[in-house]
Amino acid sequence: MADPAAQRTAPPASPLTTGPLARASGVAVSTLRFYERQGLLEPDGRSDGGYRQYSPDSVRRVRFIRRAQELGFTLREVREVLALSDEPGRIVLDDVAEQVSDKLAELDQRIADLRGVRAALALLVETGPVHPTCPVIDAIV
Amino acid sequence: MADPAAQRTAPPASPLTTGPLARASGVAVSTLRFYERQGLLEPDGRSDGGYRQYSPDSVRRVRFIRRAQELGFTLREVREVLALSDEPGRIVLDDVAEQVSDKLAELDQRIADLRGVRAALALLVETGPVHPTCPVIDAIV
DNA sequence: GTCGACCGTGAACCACGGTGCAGGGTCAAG
DNA sequence: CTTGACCCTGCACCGTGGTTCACGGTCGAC
Ligand SMILES: [Zn+2]
Ligand SMILES: [Zn+2]
Ligand SMILES: [Zn+2]
Ligand SMILES: [Zn+2]
Repeated sequence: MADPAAQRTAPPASPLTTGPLARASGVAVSTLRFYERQGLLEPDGRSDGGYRQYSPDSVRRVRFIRRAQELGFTLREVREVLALSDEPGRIVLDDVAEQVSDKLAELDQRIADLRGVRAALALLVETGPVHPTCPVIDAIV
Repeated sequence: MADPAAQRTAPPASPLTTGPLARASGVAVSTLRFYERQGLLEPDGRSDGGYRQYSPDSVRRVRFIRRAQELGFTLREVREVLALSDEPGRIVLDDVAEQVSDKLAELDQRIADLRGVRAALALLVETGPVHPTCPVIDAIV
């Protein structure tokens, strides 16, 4: 508004280079390049000098990758899901839904297992030294 | 009872060699030797020819290792827990209890996270093609 | 005693998820 | 124009959890 000539178009939301993206998303620069090699993250472009340029959205994308990993997805799975969600126009949401349904069943199983162990271990801690033969194995197997 | 001279002592419950143990516990022979290198599983002895001899209990032990792995424990953790449960006499059950308590907190966190994702993904599947920008990322991040 | 199935060793190799490094170019402030 | 921070590439390396291989010894049945 003060200088119409200076800022004609909307601010391009300054593209990030590797360092800033790494700091903003909490991973190492080497990890960003690794993710790129793995087909998980592609820069929007390159500067004249060859510097990678990422959109601010990439921060979300990287955080998504990390979060999904924490939750037990492999990078291969993350890549597949991201590839689907990257599809332009004709969204293969049925595919996503199917994948997601599969994952739901897995998650249910995993949660049930963990709850079982949790219960067994909690009981072990409560009741104290019950050790006829092998307390831990009995609790988990 | 038919021939008291032939079977004097109680049947020694035939020690297993690698092949039978592997088949009984559902892992590869190479995995058994790998577990031995990692200090998770030691044969009770060796035959004159150098064959490993395992007690039938080893089947339980190997299955325990696999189960614990499935549940997200690393082999290092499994080794520590097994080492504690292997302690003869003076059982350091306090240590076990402490380890187990730590693991309980982790499990709770993990279960909560997974339940969160489960809920988000289930909603996504129910409501169908809601794709303003990126359905999957929103569901998980 | 000979045969095939089984077992031993050490060492190399694999996938996964990264990290580190050398050697060199880029960019912005001064 | 120089300086220093930053970035590029390729390649080697790491820990974890195993698998595969070459070469050789053992075991039980015949
Ligand atoms: Zn690329
Ligand atoms: Zn027991
Ligand atoms: Zn050993
Ligand atoms: Zn979105």
